[in-house]
Parts: sequence; structure tokens; C-alpha cells
Amino acid sequence: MKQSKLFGKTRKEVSKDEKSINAELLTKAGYIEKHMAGVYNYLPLGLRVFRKVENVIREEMDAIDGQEMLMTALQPKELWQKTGRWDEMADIMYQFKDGHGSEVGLATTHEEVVTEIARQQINSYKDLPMFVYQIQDKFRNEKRAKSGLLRGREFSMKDLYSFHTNQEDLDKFYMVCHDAYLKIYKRLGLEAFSVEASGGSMSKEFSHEFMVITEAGEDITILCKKCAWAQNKEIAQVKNGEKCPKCGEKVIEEKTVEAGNIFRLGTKYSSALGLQYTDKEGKKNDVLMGSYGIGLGRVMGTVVEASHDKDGIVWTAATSPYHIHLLNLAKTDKTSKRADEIYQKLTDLGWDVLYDERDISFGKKFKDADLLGICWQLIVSDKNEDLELVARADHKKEMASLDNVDKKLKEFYK
RNA sequence: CGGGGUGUGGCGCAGUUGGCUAGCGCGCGUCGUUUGGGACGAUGAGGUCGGAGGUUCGAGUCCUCUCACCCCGACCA
Repeated sequence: MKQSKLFGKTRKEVSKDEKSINAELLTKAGYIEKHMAGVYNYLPLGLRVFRKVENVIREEMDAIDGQEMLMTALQPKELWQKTGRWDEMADIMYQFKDGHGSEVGLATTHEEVVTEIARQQINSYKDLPMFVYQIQDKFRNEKRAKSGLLRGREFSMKDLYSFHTNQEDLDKFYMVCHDAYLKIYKRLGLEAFSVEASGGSMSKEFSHEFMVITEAGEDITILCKKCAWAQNKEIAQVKNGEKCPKCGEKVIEEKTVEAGNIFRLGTKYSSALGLQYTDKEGKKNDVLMGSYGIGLGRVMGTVVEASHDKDGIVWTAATSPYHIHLLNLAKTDKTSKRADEIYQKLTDLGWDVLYDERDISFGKKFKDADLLGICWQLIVSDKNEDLELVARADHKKEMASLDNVDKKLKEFYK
């Protein structure tokens, strides 16, 4: 991609209203644009990162036999009344009358919808267990949208729903999904851990939240560094500085952002909506369910919160919008032509290249490259026949041939 | 939803106790000189001051209402 053609420019300044690091950097670098409070547009660069996050999540969900589908955002009131959540969620759910005078709402989550659909698809124990998921936009009328991508009113979420005949099977899958989540964060380059939390209005049982330590976090986690025990402060029985209930070490408090949440729902939704299966004896039973969510924008924002420096974003290998940022610092036509050729060669080798061939001062190219945060910067100039390969994270520089660059990238992005 | 704050060219801001053609920086266009960490000079385009109503000879400046946005809190599958 030639940078001169990119839809999305960098900016020096961003509204003083945009206080969160993730929104500030992502806006300055041209990844996102705010539309309303808690509602962001993704520009081409932002969408590339978004897709990378999305694909990692999709691969891991497919790997645990999740089947992707897509459900609607627009919902009839009647369905949500069956579970009592039309009134229960009135504060946070966008509810309105459509042109026909029917009351409808925008889905905040899809337990009702998926359970309704499952009634048609799940009849027998032979149909279970079953796992379906979607990556879809949710709407929540947060009283106070804030922290950029971390808490939106419209945001994309991966939500998976599982259906089971018994508790053991649900528990088993719950742990499978738990581990899949840890894998997702690890692949994305986030240091995340799971904590026990309350089920809220979703479930009476303990749920698990997946936390990433960052100052921007809204949650406080009590954790033990030694044995990895952790609980959300909301439900923790021990306080900061007290002994870990598991190993006796002192626990500490950390600000964390919740980057995912999994719930065992039991029969709450199946009983309310009449989702039953017939067992071997021919008896009808309520289906047990679980639900498992990850907000994609929130994960993307969390990566920025967790990985940036004074110069800008530092994407992780899995989230970098391009593999390499090629900077043309040529003063002569000859060198410039050489840079064009290198762009072509890298592309032919299969690398996603952002090519800064803009006719602007070199200083701005450096500044922009750091702000954008693509993992590797490659410099072509009159100074050197060889290429200069610079790591965005630590600005370590090395001279390299095109072959070396190819090797290096293969190793980094393997 | 309670408390606090902010709305002025595309972006960031200034605008004294109401007063004349509403300024500055960035960005943008043109010309030229430049180029290893956000270049410089010249020149040009661009706003009716969030919206509505009111007070006044006169309102970006005062009053009322309203909308939007931000921060703290409460809330948060």
C-alpha cells in the first residue's frame, strides 16, 4: 500500500476530550475516528488490525468446534420479555418503536436469540453438545461511554454459546473455552490471566473474567504473583496485602481491563424459552448453556494501552496492520527507483508492505512510522546500498540485504 | 443518573468590563528553496462563533431553554 494513497492521515493534535491513550494514539495515527461518544469508525488501517484480532479469535473458536453464524441486532420486545430482560436491561438496551408502532430493541447480547433458534435445531441428546458463535455488533446504551475503544456503545463482539445435556459436560467445555481464551490473548501478544468473578445478572455461578494489567483498567483484581490465584475485588474475600488463600503469599491489587468473560448459564435461558432435549429414556430436559464473550475493539484498545511508548503505538506481531513499513528516504531518482523495486519485491515475497513514498520531509516519515507502530521499519536511502531494518519496539537498527529482511520477517511473524 | 467542565475555519486554541472588517498555530492550495527525527520563505483559500429564543443601539461575550462532548461518581451480560 502506498502511503500517499492511504485513506487516513496522521495528526499532530487530537481533541483534548480524548483522554484515553488508546483513543488518542489510534486517532492520531489514523486508525479510528470518533463518531459519537463510545462510537468509533474504523479507517482502513484500523480495520486491518481489527481483522487480525478477529481472525485469531475465529481460528481459536473454530479449533474448539465452534460454528460461526450471524444473528440479528434488531430484536422484538416479545422475545426479551420471556426472560424478563426487556425490563431488566431497559437502562442499557436501546429500545424504541419502529415505523409500525412495534416495540423493538437492539441486542446487547444474544442469549435470547440463540436459544430461540436452538429450539428448532436441538431436539435430542444426539444433537448435543453444540457450539455456535458469531462476531457481530452489539449495542449498549452505556450511561457513560469512556476510555476510547475500551467501553463503547456500539462495538463488535465475539459471542459463543454452548449447549449441553449435563453439568459435567458444560463444565468440561467451559474449561476448554477458558483455555482457548488464554491462547487467544497469548497469540495476540497480551499478557492476560483469568480471575473468578461474580456471574452478575447472567448467572449465579462464578464466572471467569480475563484480565490484562493496565492503568486504563476499570476493574481491580486481587492477585497472587506466586501461584497465579486471582479474584475480582468485587467478590474477593481477601484484601490487598493479606495472605493468598491458595499459597499464603501476600496478594496485591492491580488495575486491570476485562478483555473477555465466560459464563455458565445453566438452564436460565433454556427454561425461560422452552429449549429442551429428549434423553435416551424419552424424557424431556432443559438444555444447559454457557456463553462466552470477547469484545474485539476492546482487545484492540487493550493492545494499545499495554504496548505503546512516547512516540506512538507498538503493535504486537499478531496485530501489526502491515508486516513492514518501507520508508523511502531517497534524494535522487535512482535511489527512489530502488525503493520502488524493493516495495515490489517485498510484495512479491508475500509481505504486506506500507510504503511511505510521500514527498515530505524525512523527519515526518520517521515520526509517522513510530506513531503508526508497524513492527518493522525498512529504510532505503542514498546513504547505504544495504537496507536499514529498524525494530519499532526498541529502535534497534541493523543493515540488511533483502534476503536478510525476508528471513528476519519470516522468523518474527512465524 | 448526580457533581464538575467544554462547545469559536478540517484539527488544536485565544478572544479583556458587550463595541467596529472574529484572531493565532497546525493542516490544506500554489511557487521556490530544502530533506537522517514532525523544514523554511512568499502567497492564497477557508469560520457567523453547537442550536433556539431573549435583553440591547449593538451579542462569540449577558440571560433562558436545549443539544453534544469530556472528567469524577453510581451503574456495567
